[in-house]
Amino acid sequence: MQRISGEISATDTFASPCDDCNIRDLAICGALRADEVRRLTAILSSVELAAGEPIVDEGEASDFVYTLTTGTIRLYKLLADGRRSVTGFLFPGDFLGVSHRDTYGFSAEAITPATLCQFPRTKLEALLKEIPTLEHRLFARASEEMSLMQEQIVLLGRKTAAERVASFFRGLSARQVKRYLPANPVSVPMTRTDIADYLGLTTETVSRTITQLKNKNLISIEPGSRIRIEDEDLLDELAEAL
Amino acid sequence: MQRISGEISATDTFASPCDDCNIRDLAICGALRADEVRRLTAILSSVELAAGEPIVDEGEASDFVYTLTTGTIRLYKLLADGRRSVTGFLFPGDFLGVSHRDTYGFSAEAITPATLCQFPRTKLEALLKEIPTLEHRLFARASEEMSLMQEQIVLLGRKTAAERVASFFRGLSARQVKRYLPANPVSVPMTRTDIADYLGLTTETVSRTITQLKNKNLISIEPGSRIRIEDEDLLDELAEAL
DNA sequence: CGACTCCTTGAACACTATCAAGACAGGTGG
DNA sequence: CCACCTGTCTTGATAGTGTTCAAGGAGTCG
Repeated sequence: MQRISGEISATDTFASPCDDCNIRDLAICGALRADEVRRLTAILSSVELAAGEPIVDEGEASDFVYTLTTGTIRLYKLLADGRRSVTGFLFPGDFLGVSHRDTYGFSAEAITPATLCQFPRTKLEALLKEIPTLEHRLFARASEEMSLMQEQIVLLGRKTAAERVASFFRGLSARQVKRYLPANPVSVPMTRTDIADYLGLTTETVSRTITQLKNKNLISIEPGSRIRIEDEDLLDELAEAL
Repeated sequence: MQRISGEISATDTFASPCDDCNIRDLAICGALRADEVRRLTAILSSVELAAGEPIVDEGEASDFVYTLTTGTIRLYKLLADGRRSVTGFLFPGDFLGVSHRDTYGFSAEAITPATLCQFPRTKLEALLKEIPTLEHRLFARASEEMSLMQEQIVLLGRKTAAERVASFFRGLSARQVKRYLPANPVSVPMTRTDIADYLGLTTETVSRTITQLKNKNLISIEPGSRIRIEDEDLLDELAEAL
């Protein structure tokens, strides 16, 4: 089911790079020269996934780096007895597998149908050496991600169930804003179980907590897996415990 | 009490850089040319801290990047009501404040007396632009750190108290090995409260759990804040749940 | 419309937190 | 050198938040 198109040939014009991947929209390309963008375009191919399909497996050789174009992806790690920890969700524009390790440190699956750009690691790394700006930008992205991971560590280590769920919706909303989408009807494509494994809770507790937030009129449920933040201030207060 | 020596002048010989910071030992310097090491040395100064002293505060302008030379440091974030989450511990060779954000995302305090190398961020960033190898190495370090953070997320999200404590000691031991120290008598300079805030538990639970591990003869306590791993296999099994 | 998965709700339980107090250092000063 | 003092650590009893087990309801897709 995983459809990989042939490598997209570098186009002659700066104006029309990879259609599927829309590489010029990627934040990393901001300050690149036309020929640099062309070289980046030359090494990528496009991958399409159905909902639920795996992309990478923990421990597998990290031969590719990806950027997500459309859809949502979950990253997770498993314990031996099957306990799952969702370490993050990816949205369009996010990177997957950028690391200096030779195996992936987590597994990734598509939550919704998804489209990705695939870069062979060796070729990308060769390019990084020639275009330091590119590595600088990837590093900047990694720094942001590390900030988010630290927030998540605080959430998992010290927040209550209600605070976790509130933080979660607040975070989803903030990420929509970063993608120039409206802050408020928050799209929640992942299941309660995904959310639970992300927040260190059980499905039941997530469900109960959402009900509570609903009853307090902090949020409301809208059709199409969306939730609306009804009282942003109160939700923020609950999320941050500030 | 924070003693900052004047900037160490670049030495003429490759053989004698900053005495306090021993910069050539830093992993980042591995593939640098002599003149590059000299330029790095030229911008650093040395900082000494007493036990308990703060180094950086969350939210503060991130004007400096540090590397730890001697001692142990705790990184933490606070919630509004005082709940604390220790996001990590630093040991000699580790970096502090490497990020592309303009404020620190966490606070840092010395656990033991400590010595650090201080790099002014602006100067370091200028140097990074000129020496891409350096940025590459910092990025590689950041990647390792991200792996550790993901492990910590699994720990906080899905492991039991016993598994957390076992993982903690296992981790401390592994970090000693990375620093070319013996794996086994594990030095534990941090308090039970530090450990608790790091593992998402309370002091009491950490204490009780350590007692249990001791009673099961998985570990034993040695004088001088050291613990000895008596049964590495069983401890690993418990830690990883593998 | 039926089968599936996902979600919600209920009741009992368990793990860890909380509250409380005593034990054990480690450092200081007499 | 010893007694004291303070902070840290350990241990006990109780309570609470979230889990577990169980079942019914809602939404979705053939």
